[in-house]
Amino acid sequence: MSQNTAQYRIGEAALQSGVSAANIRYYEKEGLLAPGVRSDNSYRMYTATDVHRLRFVRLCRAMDMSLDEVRTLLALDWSRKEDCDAARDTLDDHLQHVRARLAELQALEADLLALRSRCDGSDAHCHIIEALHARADAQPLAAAASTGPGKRHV
Amino acid sequence: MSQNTAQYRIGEAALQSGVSAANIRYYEKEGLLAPGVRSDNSYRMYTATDVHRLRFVRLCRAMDMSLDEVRTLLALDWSRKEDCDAARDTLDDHLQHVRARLAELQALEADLLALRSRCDGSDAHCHIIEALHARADAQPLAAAASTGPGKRHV
DNA sequence: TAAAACCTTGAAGTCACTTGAAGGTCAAGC
DNA sequence: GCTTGACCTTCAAGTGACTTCAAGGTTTTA
Repeated sequence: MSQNTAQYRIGEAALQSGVSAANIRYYEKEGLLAPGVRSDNSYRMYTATDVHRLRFVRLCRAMDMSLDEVRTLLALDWSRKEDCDAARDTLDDHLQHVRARLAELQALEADLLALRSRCDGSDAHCHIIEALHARADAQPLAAAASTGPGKRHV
Repeated sequence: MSQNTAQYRIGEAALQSGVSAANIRYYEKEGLLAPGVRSDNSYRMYTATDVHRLRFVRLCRAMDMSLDEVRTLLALDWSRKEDCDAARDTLDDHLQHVRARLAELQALEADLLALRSRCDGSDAHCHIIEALHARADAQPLAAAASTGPGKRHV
């Protein structure tokens, strides 16, 4: 940041940060970005620091953190010991989360492959739908209920 | 299915299928399940076939298919060649989808691990937040914009 | 007989956005 | 000077796949 005057209009800030203009307004509404200064014509104006903050949010979102997690991270002061601990905890939680999802998707890929291999064209009649229906019946409910569809954020 | 009389109330169908009662009503509204018969007291009554259909939907959802994909699959007749082809295409699409997401999450896990390793307690002052901010600046925009957060269904 | 456990409906809430409508502002070209 | 088009503004509503709530009716159980 060579200077910290508000120099970008929202479109430019969007380009610089990779966050769409509408999304920037949304983040402002959600309190992830301070309302900030306006020019005479009431256009939002952004500093390099604002753009950095947007990039930070974008990075966290690319890591599939919720806006709440990002809010937590943004509120931290990295020179304070407690805040470092909090950051570490947030990251650990999130890593746990990503790994669980990774395991699910790996199992899923294997399932899809197995299903797909039943239709390699060697047979005149493929059995994918049949297999899918058979599997629906074979599906264990207790285990499935815990890992099944629901409020899953990743 | 020993008999096909509507014998389950919604709560029992929920237990048998692993789909919550509210969610069953939602699927009915969305046309994934026919409105079906009602008992005298206007309770919804379900057959074993209905429960099977619910389990099928649940399986597909556990595989992260959209309700639209599930609708497509449900409409297929697995004795018809064209429908088998359609099922195969749907599965292929979906596999592609899952693999892309898997690659993203693997990269993400590595990122998080690298970040996390900067705070193993050996240092009095951890650098996680610092590193996160540095990364926000280093982040390439062009590539990131395509894989970044957005309407992503898996 | 009364409480608890089920069922009904419709509407609203969730998350992280995106899209749309209706309009204000500004630089370039004719 | 006037129009065109690219920006910007606001507020509202739409998205997907649900969940939760409110306000009731029914059925089972103690």
